[in-house]
Amino acid sequence: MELAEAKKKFIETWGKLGSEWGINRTMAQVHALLLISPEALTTEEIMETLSISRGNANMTLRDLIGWGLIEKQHKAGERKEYFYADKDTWNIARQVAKERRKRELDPMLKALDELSKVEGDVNDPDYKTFNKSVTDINKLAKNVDKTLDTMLKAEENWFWGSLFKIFK
Amino acid sequence: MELAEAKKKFIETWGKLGSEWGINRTMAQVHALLLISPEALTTEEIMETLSISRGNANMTLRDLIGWGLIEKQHKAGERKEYFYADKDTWNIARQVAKERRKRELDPMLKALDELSKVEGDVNDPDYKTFNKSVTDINKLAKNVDKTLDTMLKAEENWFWGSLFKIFK
DNA sequence: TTAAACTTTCAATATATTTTGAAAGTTTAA
DNA sequence: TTAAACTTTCAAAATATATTGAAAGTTTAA
Repeated sequence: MELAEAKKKFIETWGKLGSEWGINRTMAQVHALLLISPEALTTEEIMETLSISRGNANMTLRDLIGWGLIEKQHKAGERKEYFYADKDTWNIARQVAKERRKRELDPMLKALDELSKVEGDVNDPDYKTFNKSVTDINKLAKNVDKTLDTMLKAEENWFWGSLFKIFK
Repeated sequence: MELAEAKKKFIETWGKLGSEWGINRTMAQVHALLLISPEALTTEEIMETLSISRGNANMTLRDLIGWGLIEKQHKAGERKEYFYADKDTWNIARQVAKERRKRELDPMLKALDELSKVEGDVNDPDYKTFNKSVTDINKLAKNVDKTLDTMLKAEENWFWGSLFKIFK
């Protein structure tokens, strides 16, 4: 496979993965493009390479900055803004986990906590089933939250090292 | 909060979570409804409770069966099909992880393996950056795959016990 | 100042996904 | 058989999400 072809395929693959995980395709593709670019790119270059509009490029770049996945770079004597991606996969994974926790897990934990407080007749099968499911899911969600918390604070080697020890 | 209100809220919350994770809202809501139902329900009851059409209910139920999250039940002397959900959160988590691995991670690993084989000039910064990113992501994906594999084979207590030991 | 270079906004448009519902298909009891 | 009870299908409609592009906004150098 040619490098040019491989690049296209990578951008496409990363885009598909993103859309399967709730990150929009274009956002994932811009991220992929920056991941394989040795140099920071301008909005213009990104628009051109991916055939997307200026508005789309601008919004997507802002989103990616919001996710902590890319950063702006200013070149001396230039007006234009350049963008580059953090290339460290561990950081990428952490950043994504961190954002999704904040955006999704936290609100869910809040809702579940409230729902597990609902009182009812312990002889009512409806109530019993409701309560058990909510409580169990709440426990699971809390475990996930705790694990993520520790993971986010951890160093890469320490994390993977420990993980391999258990999952040998 | 009233039980009836709490049930509604739970179905809504689970639905929202699902849609954030690439599972469609209705599918997550039907799953939620069955999770809090002590008895298996008919298509009719599900349609009514969630105000969805027959076609939608039928397709969603088939999808949920495909994901291994619910099962059909036949009651003696009845023509109708009843549906019930596995209530064990550990099984649910495992089932979802298993399906997503099969549907998403496996194809991605295949694509990444191919892309990491692409050869090029080691003095070309383009090639070097491409190669490093692809290789790194491939490693990460393989680690995730390995971890999931072990997790899927593991027993609940063993898994959470070990996880807590590291992430104390 | 001002005007060129650049960035941001957002209503309109396009695309993708989900849902409907009526018709077709299947199963079963009599 | 047959007809009632039930399930499945799928084209059309509705809804949700993403994208465009031109206009408005901002910054900077002269």
